[in-house]
Amino acid sequence: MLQSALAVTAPPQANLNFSAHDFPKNKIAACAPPSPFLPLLHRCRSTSEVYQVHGAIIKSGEGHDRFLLFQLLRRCSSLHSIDYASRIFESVKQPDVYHWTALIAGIVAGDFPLDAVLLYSQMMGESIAPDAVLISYVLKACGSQMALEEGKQIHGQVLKLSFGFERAVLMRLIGLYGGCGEFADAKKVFDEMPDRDAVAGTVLISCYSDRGLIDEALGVFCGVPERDTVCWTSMIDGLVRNGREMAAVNLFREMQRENVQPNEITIVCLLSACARLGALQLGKWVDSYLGKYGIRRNTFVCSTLIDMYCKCGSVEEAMKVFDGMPRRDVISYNSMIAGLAVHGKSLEAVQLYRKMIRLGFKPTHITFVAVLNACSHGGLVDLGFEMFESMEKVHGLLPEVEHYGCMVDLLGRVGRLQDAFDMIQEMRVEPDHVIWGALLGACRIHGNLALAKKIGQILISSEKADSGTFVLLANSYSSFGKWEDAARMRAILRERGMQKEPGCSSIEIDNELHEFLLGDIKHPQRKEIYEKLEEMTVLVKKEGYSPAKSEVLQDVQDQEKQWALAIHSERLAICFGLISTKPGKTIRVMKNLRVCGDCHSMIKLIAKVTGRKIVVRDRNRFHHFEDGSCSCGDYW
DNA sequence: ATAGGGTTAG
Repeated sequence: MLQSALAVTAPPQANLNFSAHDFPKNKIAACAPPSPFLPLLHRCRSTSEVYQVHGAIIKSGEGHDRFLLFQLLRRCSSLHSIDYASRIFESVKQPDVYHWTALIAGIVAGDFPLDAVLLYSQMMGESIAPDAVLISYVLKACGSQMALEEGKQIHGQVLKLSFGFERAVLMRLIGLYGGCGEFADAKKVFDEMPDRDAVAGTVLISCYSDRGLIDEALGVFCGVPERDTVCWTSMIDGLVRNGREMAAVNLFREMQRENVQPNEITIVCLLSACARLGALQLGKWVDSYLGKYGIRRNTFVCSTLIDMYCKCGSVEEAMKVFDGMPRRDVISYNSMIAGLAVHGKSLEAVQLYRKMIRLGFKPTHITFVAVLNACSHGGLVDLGFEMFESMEKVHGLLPEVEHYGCMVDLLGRVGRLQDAFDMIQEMRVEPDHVIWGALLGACRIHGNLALAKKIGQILISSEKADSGTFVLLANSYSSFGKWEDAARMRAILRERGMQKEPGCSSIEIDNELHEFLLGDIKHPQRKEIYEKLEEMTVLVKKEGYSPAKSEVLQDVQDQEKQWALAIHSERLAICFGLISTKPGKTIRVMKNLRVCGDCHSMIKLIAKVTGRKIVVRDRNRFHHFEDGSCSCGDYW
């Protein structure tokens, strides 16, 4: 029984001006002219149009023409109208392998791809020989559903039927094995192919990248002799998705040197690398490069540009791109709303959301993550609840853990800790580290150690306690000055061979990204950087800054190390920015963790005494420092 | 006679 077999319903009528009378019935026997229905069928853009052409075909008396039925099947399948395709298939007397293939192609692209395997064996049962094209479709279904066992069986038949040299089949086998993580088999198929095919290589590269095996992906990439745009793009994408953004940018430069034209997708991947790096200059260069290389500014590219500009700290540039778009989709709105939210422009984010709804766009889950995020950064509790409740009631979207997370964050920040705690207890999804982390952060802001400890107990006694749990608790305990508890958590982490992510900040100077670790002394200009830091420390102390040692010292023994560790990476990056750019120029720094309170108050004063704007992206949001204050209003 | 490849932002 096919899962997809549903009752066939008549499609809605479209107004197409033709009837059976428009087409001559009498054929010239000697050489049959091509059917006039073919171009019509080709032009069909919806099932209802196919339905009308089908009707016309029947009226013209050609309703049993096997070739026309095949073409009808193909059209239905490509329009994802599986029910209608099934019905046409039923009307074919003794369908041949082409009819089966056309039907199965539709099934593979539908909601229940593995039905293709059932149909395939049904066909075999009727003693119809499969060909390589059909088998490649069935293998595609197995690959997309990770149906390794079924795939292996079909692989066996491939060998028996001598299709082991068919390119389409081999391609699908690589996708199947690679997608299932069976890389020995995937590589074997790839290596046995007659040439080092760029497409097969691309399949394998993306399978390796999906599983974080980036070096293996690079190995395959290097072994492909004639790499096309897609192959380069998949490698660049793999690097970006595996945290190797700089390598991705360098690979793009190499691609240019080899004169391989990038396409829109290449650019999307490259912009995504810029966004993650926070490399604004690089991102601007990519933007300016588009027109010259014939890259169309489609909604995909523009949405990525918006995302890139927002994540690189320039919400103004993002807005320019957004305003300049001839057409927008929900994703363009999502990117822009999320960008406004993360820059603390809560009301603007909500206004844009309302505009989007007014214009008739259907919001997605991502839209609500962005909007609720805006509410929580802005402390807009009532509005947040209104939005949260409208998700399900008005838009039919069930809240997910991220949405509850935003609500917990919102409630926690304004001090409604018990309400936030109750929300976690009552929600219908499993709490994750992010959501407990949000509440622990709120406990710190509002000085509620008791609740923090209670959460710690819940987390440790839960079966899913992992490295993330202990990192979270270590941070939480140190924020309360509970050094012994924090040390205990870090000891557990060490025992298990896990480490906290080290703090790291970066700044882009003259198109080059400079990275600084906590207390870093590796930079060639370290002397000037530390002198600048010394100078700043003196200046900000005059403005009333006093270092809050408790945030940084912790349990480090060695005196010198203690001194080095006291210097958070963002301070080094900012000081490097101060000595490397002209006075008055905005300084933009990216940090992988959240900025601490001590650095936050120091940076406010650095902005004041130097007269600079300083933009810091931390793990959660942006801080725009200017003249002694921060856009977050010290609420983050 | 007939069909068939890979990569995509939040």
